[in-house]
Amino acid sequence: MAQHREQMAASKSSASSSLKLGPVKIPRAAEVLANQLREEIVGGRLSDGDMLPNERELTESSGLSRSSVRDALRMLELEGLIATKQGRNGGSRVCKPGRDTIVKTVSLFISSRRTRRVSLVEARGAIEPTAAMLAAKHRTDEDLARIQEKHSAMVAGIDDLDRFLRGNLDWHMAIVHASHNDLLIAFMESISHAVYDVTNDETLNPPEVRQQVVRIHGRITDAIEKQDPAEAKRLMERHVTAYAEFLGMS
Amino acid sequence: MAQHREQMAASKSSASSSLKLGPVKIPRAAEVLANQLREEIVGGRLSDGDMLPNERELTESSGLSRSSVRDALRMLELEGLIATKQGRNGGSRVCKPGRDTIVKTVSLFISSRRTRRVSLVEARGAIEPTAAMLAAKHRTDEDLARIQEKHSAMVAGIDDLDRFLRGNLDWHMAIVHASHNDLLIAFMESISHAVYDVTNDETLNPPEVRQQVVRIHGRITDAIEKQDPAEAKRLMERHVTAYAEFLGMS
DNA sequence: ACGGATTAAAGGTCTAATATTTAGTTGACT
DNA sequence: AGTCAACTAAATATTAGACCTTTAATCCGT
Repeated sequence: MAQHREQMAASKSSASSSLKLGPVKIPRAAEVLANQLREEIVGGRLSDGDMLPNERELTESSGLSRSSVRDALRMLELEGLIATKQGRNGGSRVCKPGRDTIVKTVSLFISSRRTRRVSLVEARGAIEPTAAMLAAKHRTDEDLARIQEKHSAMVAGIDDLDRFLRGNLDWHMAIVHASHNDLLIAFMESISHAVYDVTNDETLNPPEVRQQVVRIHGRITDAIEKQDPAEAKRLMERHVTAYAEFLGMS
Repeated sequence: MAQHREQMAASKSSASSSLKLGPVKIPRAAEVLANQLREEIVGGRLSDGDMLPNERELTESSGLSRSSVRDALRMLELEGLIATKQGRNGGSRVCKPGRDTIVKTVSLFISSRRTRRVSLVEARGAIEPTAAMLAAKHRTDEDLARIQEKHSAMVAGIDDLDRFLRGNLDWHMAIVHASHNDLLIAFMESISHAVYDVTNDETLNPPEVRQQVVRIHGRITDAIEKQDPAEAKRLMERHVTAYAEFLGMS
């Protein structure tokens, strides 16, 4: 049964007019099924929390083998669209993809392309000023508390490179989170680790630079506290470009 | 054979000190293999263009079944780390993940979370001014030609909403490409389609707005031609925030 | 030297059995 | 009645092996 994929050699009646057709993409069985299911999900006919039919049912209704059905489910799982649980009452439950899906993808992109330090810093320079502005606009009191807490931690750890850099990272991420923009958060989470790795070096963080960093962080924190978007943005912009230039020289 | 996953009930000698251990993640066979192979790839022991052993060989050397081996390969394929070809001399070839991998992931994220229009516009507002600045800094002559070409197309199509919006999209993407920053390009490609969809509406693009848009696009194009990064950035910033405010009112 | 048939090597698919995990159910012992 | 252990059932996870399809190389006749 199941002789799928009949490509059908399109009889010789070739009206040889200038039809140009690109390379024909031949989908695999599992892909076809995955596409259908994905369509159901993003199309809204299956919503967050709903259960998919179990594998045997899908096998029957699709006419494919269980392996192909499973392949399809694995694809959706890797895309973060379903979560599959083993055992009685297990199965595949629809869920919304989280930021971690993006983070994984972008991290792979960065590490396997050996993205240059300058590119990372440029990307950060794009995201952070806007994030700071939005944070000043939309922060809650908890957001502010978190930012201040991370700032204090960094000040306290100024003599310990590890603690300093960790605090630095946390402070920046706290601000981005306070922007309440999921896309910016996801993008920043994606690159922050790489930025951290790439600046994790004593020579890139001499004491006088750390002093400088702490001082401007303090001013940015204040701007966010006072809910002054323009000032937060301006300062953050200066901060990241200053550090970028410092890196550019070394 | 192969009785993996013995969790081993940790004898009763529970030193009940306050050790807290999170939920134990039990990996699947395919995941373990995928992790190993991924490590080989990003670790550099397998580089771009190399062939992986074929499925039967991997089955032997890993001690897993062919299905599990194939599952692992599928994961890597979905991550964009390998490309698999059928047929004699086929197999799995290592490749660097492209921007399309990021685009797919982020697009799913956006559409399945029904990301709000304002968030999209905010994210764009973060990326584009920096991209314009970098474009002014690093553009080649071909980059410039492309930007000008897209601008002309947009001017020519100003009375046709479809052509106008398409030209708009193309012009913006041309600039981002001219930044020569793969991360920014990937991020922008990821959201541009969604931004396009969300602004594809006659009422959001009345004639007087189009005129305004064309005029400022022209000035930005000129700034990039003259390689004036600060000006390009300033204008682009004004452009996107102006449009954001216009959207905010409607 | 060309072009069609053959063949070999790879991935793609199907089937069916077995293993493992998990949640509910039952039942004996408090 | 309550509780914990053993059992059972329902689902996914894994294995095994056969067969199908695609693709490139090779052979061979013209």
